[in-house]
Amino acid sequence: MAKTFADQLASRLNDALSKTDFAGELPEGFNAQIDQAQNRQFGDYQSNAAMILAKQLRKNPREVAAAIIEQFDGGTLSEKPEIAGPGFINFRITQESLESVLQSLLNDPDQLGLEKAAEPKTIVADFSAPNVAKPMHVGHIRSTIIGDCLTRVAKFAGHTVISDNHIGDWGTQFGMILWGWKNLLDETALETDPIPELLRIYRDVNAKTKDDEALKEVCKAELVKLQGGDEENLKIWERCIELSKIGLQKIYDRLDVKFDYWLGESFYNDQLAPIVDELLAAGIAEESDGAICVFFPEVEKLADKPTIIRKSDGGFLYATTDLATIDYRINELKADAIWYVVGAPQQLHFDQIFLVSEKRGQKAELEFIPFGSILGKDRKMLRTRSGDTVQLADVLDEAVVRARVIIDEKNPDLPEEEKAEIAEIIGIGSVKYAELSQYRMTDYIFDWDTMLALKGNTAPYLLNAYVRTRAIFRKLGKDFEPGGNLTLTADAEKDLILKLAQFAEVVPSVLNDFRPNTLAAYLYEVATTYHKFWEACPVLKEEGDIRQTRLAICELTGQVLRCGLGLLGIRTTEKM
RNA sequence: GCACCCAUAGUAAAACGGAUAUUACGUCGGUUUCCGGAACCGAAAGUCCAGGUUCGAUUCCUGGUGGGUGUACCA
Repeated sequence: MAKTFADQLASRLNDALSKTDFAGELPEGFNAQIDQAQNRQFGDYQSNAAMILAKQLRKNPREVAAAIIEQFDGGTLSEKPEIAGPGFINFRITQESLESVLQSLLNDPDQLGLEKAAEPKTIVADFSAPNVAKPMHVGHIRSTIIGDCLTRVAKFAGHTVISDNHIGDWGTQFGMILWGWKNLLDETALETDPIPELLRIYRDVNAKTKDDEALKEVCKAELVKLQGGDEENLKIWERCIELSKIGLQKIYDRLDVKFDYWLGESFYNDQLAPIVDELLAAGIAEESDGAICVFFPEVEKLADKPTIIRKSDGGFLYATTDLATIDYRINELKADAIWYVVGAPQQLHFDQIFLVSEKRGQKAELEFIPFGSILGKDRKMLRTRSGDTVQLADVLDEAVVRARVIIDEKNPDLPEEEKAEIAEIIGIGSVKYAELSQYRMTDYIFDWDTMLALKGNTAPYLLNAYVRTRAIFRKLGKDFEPGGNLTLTADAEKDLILKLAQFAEVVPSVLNDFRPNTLAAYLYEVATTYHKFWEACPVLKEEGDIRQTRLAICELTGQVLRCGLGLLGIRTTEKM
């Protein structure tokens, strides 16, 4: 598959630069960049190289641009570039190139022009990571959906990605749950629906301990017994994990999220003491006030922010577990990179953990991929403990119900089974799209109508564009068949093909800064451009090459939308 | 106290130094002899404040203001 338009233009632009009079005066390693034009009136692509160079060369930027253009050989790729404004160089892709890219993308249905990574990495993606014995609430949606999307994109780009659900199965909450299980458990409730019952226990005990110091101690003792290997407590614990996993799996199935591993905190229990010993022996950790800490005197901001890896009572903390987890991922899973899709409040913790890893000489690329908080109406973070949060399962149910209402209205004659399936796709897709289409650091206040919107820049808009591509072929009575002489006759066709060709430019950029919203925005533009094409260019009414060309465009649009939505984790439907 | 994140039309968001700041919801007004109108076309409305760097700043830097979060034995 050929390079993208941007790559080809950049290479030709740099060739041109090397032929100019001032080629010898360019800064060391200067590489001119090509960007997609922000405003189509200026062309398809643009470069600001002339303006950047003008200063160093002490020349007028427009003169620099003119000198570059003088040497620029667009070949069959682009028209003669134009100078505009303060010194932008604007490029327009030729019709010939657009026709040929349409053909070559149709010949490449698996990758749609995207080249696999030259140096594939093994990446462990750590996301979702709910605590067991509690249902997932809306707050878990961001990690789960963003992590899943990044996993899909990285795989598509050719990397090996191992998804690992690092569940919280060994926290202090088990002290309360154990006591609650023994004293407050309603067996029948547990039989019918275990997770809510476990949550009820947890909340009840949590409330009781608020003003009962003695009970707090009793719970602590239960936890110590568990950690000491007490048989009865271990049994209860195992049962809790088992029940919780079943409940969690239901949600993941609906979300179409898959994990290669579920290596929770408890998996690393045996590794904690050895790590502390190792760090002490290496002089990385030291004792302070009875606790074992790692200090970071070399980092000014962390001068008074040590991380504690063993408490003065001998217990370990989540920092210890995270260090053991890094070991396992590097040594056993052979990770070149580890991605943590975790809430922004944990920034400091991961800064510290990563520094410790560095001190230990570990080389893996550790990426903290934070996201903003979902807030309650009071503008404070949602907390499970307080008990007033919205459960994720309820959000998904409501999303599907709302989608169903519209399907009944728009398409009442579909069979019941199909309606249910489509409602699921649209409902879940809408929730995912709402999350992925905004910048991950943005905090937002949870709101049913925003999260479950079905109008505007939402999943149904994109799905409808896909459905339209399929409707054409349904009407035609057969699938797309290659052939004919592809010729473009309308601007709407050219706009759309350019957009489709940019799929291979956009997808890799998602991983530059871990921003699924760039892909979501791109797909929205594809859908908009297709809807405009639809208005301007009848397909089945035409004949010969024009009809064949437009069928090809519909086919390719469908493929890009299906593939792109797939990367977001959103399934497509033929009818809606 | 210190640190991190955020601040964009009435509302919710986008723009990882570029041209006239881009969308959606809502408001107002149009489009259907035509392949799915869950569509298309049009209008009004905006970058927290004060400096700085730059040919060019929503974007980078400094200082404010406002909100969120974290900060030695929870995860």
